[in-house]
Amino acid sequence: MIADDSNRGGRAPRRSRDDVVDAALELLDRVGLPDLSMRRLAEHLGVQPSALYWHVENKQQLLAAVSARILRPVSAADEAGTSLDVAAREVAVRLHDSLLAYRDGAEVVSSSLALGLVEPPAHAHLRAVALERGESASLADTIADTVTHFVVGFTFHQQQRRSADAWGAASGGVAASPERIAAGDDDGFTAALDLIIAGVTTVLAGGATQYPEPRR
Amino acid sequence: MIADDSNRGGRAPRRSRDDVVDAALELLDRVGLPDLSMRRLAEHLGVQPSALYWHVENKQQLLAAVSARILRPVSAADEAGTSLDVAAREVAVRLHDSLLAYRDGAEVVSSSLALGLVEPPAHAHLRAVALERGESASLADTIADTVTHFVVGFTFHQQQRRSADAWGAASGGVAASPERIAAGDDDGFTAALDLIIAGVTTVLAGGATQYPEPRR
DNA sequence: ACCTGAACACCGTTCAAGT
DNA sequence: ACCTGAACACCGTTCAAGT
Repeated sequence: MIADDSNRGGRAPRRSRDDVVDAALELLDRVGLPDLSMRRLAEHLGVQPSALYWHVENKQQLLAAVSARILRPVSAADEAGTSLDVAAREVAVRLHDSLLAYRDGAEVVSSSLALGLVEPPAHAHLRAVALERGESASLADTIADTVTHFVVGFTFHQQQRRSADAWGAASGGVAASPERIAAGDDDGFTAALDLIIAGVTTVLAGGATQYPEPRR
Repeated sequence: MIADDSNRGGRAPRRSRDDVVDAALELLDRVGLPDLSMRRLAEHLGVQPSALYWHVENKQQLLAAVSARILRPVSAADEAGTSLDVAAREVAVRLHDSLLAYRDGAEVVSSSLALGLVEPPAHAHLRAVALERGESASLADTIADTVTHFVVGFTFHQQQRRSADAWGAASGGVAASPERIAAGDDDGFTAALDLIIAGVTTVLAGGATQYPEPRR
């Protein structure tokens, strides 16, 4: 039974789970996380709110799926053959770019990550590089966690400040420091990242407090 | 709830803004952020929801005040006379402890920070140490930002995983990695922090990407 | 100065019932 | 298999009015 018949005779189009996630990502980028409600999403899809719950368990799982979409480019490329510190920097930069690619991307990913509903990006990738290089997997995990938390936290802050600036510097805030706000718009991200990568390099060279194995 | 006796003649007790923030912090610790609503808080205070808006501009500002309370111990102690890297580690540890001291503390602080409604802790402190040591203020800022974002991000994740574990490992999650979950319960925090501090130390020694200056 | 009462414009989610 | 309709149990916030 169920012989194909996707939309015979011009009936209302049926949606897949993927369509719902696509629509959610698009709506997120347009209206921002605070205004991304299940009801608005339903309206956007031309459907009753309750219909969404056929495709998706609940809002958090939907946001997790959206997060996975946002993070897709991070786990993509890897040439292998690089050292762990170089790989870590590349992952960090890709993660940063991916989070910035959608409105409130960092916040969405941050909470899915915290809830354990998406795999930390880079984790598997860096582990592979570590193996190749004869470094321990737990060192790779430490590096991956450090980079992930730093980048997500930093980008979250960055993104929020941008939308605050866009909306106009309004009531009661501590006031976004009036240095440059639209120059290269890096906000010190690369400086901070350099710091972390310097740590990775140092540790890899055997200069840390507690990583006894210099090489093997 | 509120002990104080400014209540002569048995009239209904009046609340100050501080009372409201106190109650919010207490309720946060008891029920968690998702269940901390203005209506529940009002009930907790024996007051109509609308009454809260006399004391507080809105929910976000209330949470900012709660965040400032949580962060108070971080900016407290400073002995001076330490190097920047040692100071950075101490700040990181105090921040970590303070965030863990209240349920969902990291999440609350994270969003207040991102919205620019609280000053980043440590910022001023580390700047002072930098001046004392003849380091640049912008280096101190970079260090402060790096440490802050890392610690807040990491602790957020840590705290969320704890309450997930407490509630029982339920439906659909990626599954909290089944290593140890109740050992020292450090989750790699100190290992990651070591990495960052190694970066700070390296940069202070002039050993960043360019290696010209061995010391100063 | 501090609070009530009532309302406005929303939420996420469930569930029987339809096709 | 996919969706509607209606309901449940909530939200944050505003504002006139009371004391």
